[in-house]
Amino acid sequence: MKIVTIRDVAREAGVSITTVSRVLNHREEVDPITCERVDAVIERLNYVRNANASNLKQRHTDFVAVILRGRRNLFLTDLAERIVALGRQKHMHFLLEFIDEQDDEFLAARRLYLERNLQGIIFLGANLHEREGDIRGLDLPCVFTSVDASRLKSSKVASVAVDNFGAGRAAADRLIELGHCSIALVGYFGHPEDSTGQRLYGVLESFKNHGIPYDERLFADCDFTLEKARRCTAGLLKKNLPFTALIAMSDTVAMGAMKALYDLGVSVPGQVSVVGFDGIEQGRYCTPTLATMRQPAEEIARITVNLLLDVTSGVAGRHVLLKSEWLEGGSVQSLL
Amino acid sequence: MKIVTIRDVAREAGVSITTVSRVLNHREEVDPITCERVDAVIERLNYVRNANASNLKQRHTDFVAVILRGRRNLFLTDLAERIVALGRQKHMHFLLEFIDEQDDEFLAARRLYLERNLQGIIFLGANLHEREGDIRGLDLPCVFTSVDASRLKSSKVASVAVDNFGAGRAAADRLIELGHCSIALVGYFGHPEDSTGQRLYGVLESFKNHGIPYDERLFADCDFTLEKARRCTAGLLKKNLPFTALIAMSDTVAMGAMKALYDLGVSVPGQVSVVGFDGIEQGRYCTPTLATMRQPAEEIARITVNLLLDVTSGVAGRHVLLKSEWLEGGSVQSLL
DNA sequence: CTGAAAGCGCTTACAG
DNA sequence: CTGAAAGCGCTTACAG
Repeated sequence: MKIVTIRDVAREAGVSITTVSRVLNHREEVDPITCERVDAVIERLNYVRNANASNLKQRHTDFVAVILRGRRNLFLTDLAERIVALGRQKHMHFLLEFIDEQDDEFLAARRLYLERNLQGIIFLGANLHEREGDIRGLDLPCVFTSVDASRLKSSKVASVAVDNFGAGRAAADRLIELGHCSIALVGYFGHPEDSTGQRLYGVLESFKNHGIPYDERLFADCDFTLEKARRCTAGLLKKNLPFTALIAMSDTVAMGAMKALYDLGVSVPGQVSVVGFDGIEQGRYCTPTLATMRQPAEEIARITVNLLLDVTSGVAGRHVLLKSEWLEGGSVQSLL
Repeated sequence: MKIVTIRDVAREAGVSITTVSRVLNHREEVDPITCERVDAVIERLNYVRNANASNLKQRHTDFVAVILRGRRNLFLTDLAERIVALGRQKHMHFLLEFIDEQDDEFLAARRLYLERNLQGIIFLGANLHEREGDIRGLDLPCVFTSVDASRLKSSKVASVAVDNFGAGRAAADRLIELGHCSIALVGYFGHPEDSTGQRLYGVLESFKNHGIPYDERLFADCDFTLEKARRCTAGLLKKNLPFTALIAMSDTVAMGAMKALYDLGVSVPGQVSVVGFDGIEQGRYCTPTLATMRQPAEEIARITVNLLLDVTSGVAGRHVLLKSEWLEGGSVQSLL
């Protein structure tokens, strides 16, 4: 496969490589006629610009890193795919980086920045607790997706997330409204500024508002994987404490929990109602279908790309908070 | 964030940038003492090599593109994550590219190669039918994962896959052994050289061996998504043809099919037994658990990385065929 | 074992 | 509106 360079294009078009470069970058100074001629040659020679070379010059880079926390988080991977698809339409190139739950996203960010000279970074599912310094140190357009980063107050930082606190409260409100007052919780007990932490605190807020005491023994702490959720829930069930509903901090956790309930012969929703968070497609394929607080994935992806474009072009970062919505499912039953 | 370059390292270490470059690339000619000194400076200055610059020189590139067909294929995305994790240990960098079912992977491959000057390409779930020319045209180390590419006979092409034909036959054999003789098929009817096509032809081979006629009306053609599988299966059920078992061409398809069965009040496995392919984790969380032909994902990922390393270093590409294994599940019942 | 120099394919002041 | 030249941060013959 012969490699066509900008030099070949310039020669064929009878212009300098500077002019070709200008055409490639859609600079306005170029004479439309020259521009057309160059474009024709590019087309004819099947020229593709070498991104390594063009990214070498500091200013411009079309690489955007997407750092995704949690390999098996279906909601986040779905979001990542949507972002990549939308961003490509805007001529962004993505570097997808999966990191483990216990890994440090800012270390990964710093490394990627130095290695690739990034245009910006999209963090999916990042934990912000005590990381202000690290984020400021990056000094790069950053969009935090699925967690509210408004506390950060850096003009290069934007974020979009659902109101996780409100979502947690709404989920609990709903169950209580249906007559449940003994509710188990399964998931990671994060910091109040992290997304899952916010969900949990929202749930507790609802408990308080309704005068329902929070029983620590009904809390099962686990990672966001099917396997861990199943095991933790099984452990919880073996304590033989009575409860009529279970709130899982994500749909994946809910699916793991439902499996544990099923295995131990507890019927859903007959004996225990189950609610998740996220609204992943798989939840609609559970038996029974999983009730959940749905996040508007499509909208989140679209806003993420727009925010990155904004911040990159110098607009001060905004922090968008969306609403999640209750999605009915067969996994919940009214006690009234 | 100040950027440290190879020049800074050279100055600090009192050597030339050539020597630093040699240390970075683990060339053997370097005096161990010099090497140590340089390494110490690299460490101290927190130097990270700029990949754009090092990839600019033709010979060497650490970029490997992973082209994944089918955004929502959980088996392939799981495989991709494993490959990325394993490859990173071998100092590979990955460019993950998702393409849609109808997109052309070789067009994407060509573009990526020209843009990034790749070390090689890993194709996940590629279709090979009538693509020999395109593949030869790439002239780049290629590993086809999850499809057997032994027909291609290019020394730069390797592949690893399960014996899909054998897997299809084994799945059907098993159901027939359990007394099923009226079996519906759900999935895409691909070319005999594609992985899913091979599964299907394996199933038909088993039918033939057992003297069971293939009833076209029991075949539902669909994409590999939950939603399509659900709809197709629902359509099939509405034809009111009797069958006691259903073979889905992937676990995802099987899960969609189980949903359709559930929605229409057909009990699994009471009235219909269901079998999938792949062995994704989610299958273990279905109700009932999904019986399937499991592919050894861990092994496939490991071999993929090794094959790429081999082909890159000039070893002629091998074509590895692994066995899949029957994974018991509650979705299957014996009629005997 | 080490270094000076050319060059990878682009972009970007600068000059015209 | 256009081009010659410098330079991005590295690698790689080549010479010693």
